[in-house]
Amino acid sequence: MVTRGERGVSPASRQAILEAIEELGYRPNLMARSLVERRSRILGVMISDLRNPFFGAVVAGIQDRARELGYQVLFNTGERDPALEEEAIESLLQLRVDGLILASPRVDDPVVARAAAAVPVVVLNRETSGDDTDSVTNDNLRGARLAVEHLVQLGHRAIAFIAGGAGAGARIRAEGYRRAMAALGLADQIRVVDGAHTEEGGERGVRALLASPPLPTAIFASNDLCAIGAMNALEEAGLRIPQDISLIGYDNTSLAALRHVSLSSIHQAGGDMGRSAVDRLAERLAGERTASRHDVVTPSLVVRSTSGPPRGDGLAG
Amino acid sequence: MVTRGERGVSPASRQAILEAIEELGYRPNLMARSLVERRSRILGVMISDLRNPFFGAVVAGIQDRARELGYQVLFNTGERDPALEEEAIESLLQLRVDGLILASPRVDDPVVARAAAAVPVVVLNRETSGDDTDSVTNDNLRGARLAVEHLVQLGHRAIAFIAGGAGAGARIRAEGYRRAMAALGLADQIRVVDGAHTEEGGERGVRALLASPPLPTAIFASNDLCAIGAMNALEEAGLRIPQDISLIGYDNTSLAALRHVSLSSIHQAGGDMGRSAVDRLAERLAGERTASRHDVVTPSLVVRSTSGPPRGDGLAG
DNA sequence: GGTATAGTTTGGAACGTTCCAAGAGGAACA
DNA sequence: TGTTCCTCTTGGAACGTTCCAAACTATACC
Repeated sequence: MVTRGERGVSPASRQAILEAIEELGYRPNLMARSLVERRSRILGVMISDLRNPFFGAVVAGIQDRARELGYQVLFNTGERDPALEEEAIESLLQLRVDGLILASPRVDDPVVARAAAAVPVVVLNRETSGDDTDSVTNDNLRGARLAVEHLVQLGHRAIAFIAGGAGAGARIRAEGYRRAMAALGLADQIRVVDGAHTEEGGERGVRALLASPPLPTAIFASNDLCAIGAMNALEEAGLRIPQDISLIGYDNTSLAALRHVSLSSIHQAGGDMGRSAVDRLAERLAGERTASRHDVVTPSLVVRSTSGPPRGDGLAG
Repeated sequence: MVTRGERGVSPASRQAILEAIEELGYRPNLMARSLVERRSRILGVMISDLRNPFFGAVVAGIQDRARELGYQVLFNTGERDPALEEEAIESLLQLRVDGLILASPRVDDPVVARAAAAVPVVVLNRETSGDDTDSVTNDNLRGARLAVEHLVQLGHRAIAFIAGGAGAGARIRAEGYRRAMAALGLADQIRVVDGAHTEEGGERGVRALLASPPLPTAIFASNDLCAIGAMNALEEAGLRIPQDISLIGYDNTSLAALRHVSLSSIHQAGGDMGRSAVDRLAERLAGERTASRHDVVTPSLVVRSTSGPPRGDGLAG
């Protein structure tokens, strides 16, 4: 009625109502409205890890685009725990969000499928098997190849990879690393150590590398946070970057761009991915599309100060 | 009824209902429930700036505590624009959140008061004039004094301050800087330049300092982001930190802790502040308290690598 | 003045819950 | 067998909206 600026109300009563609204401090109840309209204009977002600045960019993109389209955004986090993630998704669904964005979810496929049965779902940064959901991912294979090729061009051959555990895209990045190494004739140099998409994971990875020489001349870490952890551990061990060892991350977060970190990294546009996810949801909500769509954004290489030519090799032993 | 595990239902029909729920994929509608219960169990959070990692910690604390207490959290951001912030707050209110947390809001006091008329409001990181809201702040005066005292103890006298503009606590930090300088007999050394709580703001501040010599021997930046911007600009100008100039920030964000940034900073516990804010809201929602409460957390000094003794002074000119 | 016609107002029903009162069964007891 | 008491089930009202149909009120035209 009046609050929505509709026609079919006389100017006089519109005026009267507006005054009453003002006087009584009336505020429309969106829950009641959603109940009868059977849509909430709320988009739910489940973020697996809020501490990773990559998701900061994603969230900003989502917010931004959602605002433009007139949607509210409801965030929930899973703190990298599948059980909590599932809970978070269920809460969002019970709140009757119109659509769901899952940013790097770690829940099992059936959980995603169950959510998708209720509302449109866009999965960010994870390959999805089912075709009932849309996805926006980064070409992790290609990104990993870019990283390896960059290091090889600098002259490296002994390039190790610190894996990202259950992190988003981690498995594929590892696969990309392996393939790129093999394609460049370095299959015998492949070396993958355990890590995680956290600083701690990077530190752990480097400790593993230091524990069993020879030390590689370059390290490719599964994401920036992990790379920064690796940086810490390398420096602690008295190694200079990039003189003694080169390092490259993935995500090109704001962290990597800090002048004092200046980490070479693979750029993936988190903000754009967030915006795209909202667009995919909006299309489905408008009924413009029913077939699933899988967007793949192309990563690019950003060279900064942590990658350089390999050392002469006094350290190899 | 059954979904809430209540008594007063026979085991047989409970079983039958449970089966039907499973079969039909029934999911309770929280909007309908909220409508009749006249409470949503949702806490609204308005974050002024998502890009500042300090708020990452705050949000994590809020989420964490809210989950423990059985609340959902609905986030919205204002992107540091008062008009957008007001809009974000209004949306949250229309959604009938049970309580509202405003993290470093930039809206005018009347806007806060109007929100507080509808639901309990906790303001984070900003001094509030009205006594209809609770607040959780950091003792910015004391924090600023800690920073200044630390630099003075190192031997500095020419200590400049890069202001935080309209940022949270910025005005008070500037005041704290002034008072501490005066108290230490350095009133004639007080020097405040314009900046902002962003990297760009820090760069701007340093450019202003470089433009009108003599260069101070130390800089206190209004927050970490600002300090990092200052770091970038100083290094660009060929100055070494801390040999040529010392630098200290505020917030002790995860950024400052990065080994490669290693910024001395004033610690304020964002996570704890977030948790406290949720507790204040919960108290009011439980009707345990009606008088307003203003918590002040005590900041502490964290010394890292960006602060050291002043240069001999070949640069003073 | 009557009648069509548009514009406006009014009154339900519906959305999916919760909560309460009233009704329906049984078991225990005299 | 009837009474009482208890447990469980059933039925409605309410929450604050939207949407639709029906009733009302001017206005214009013949």
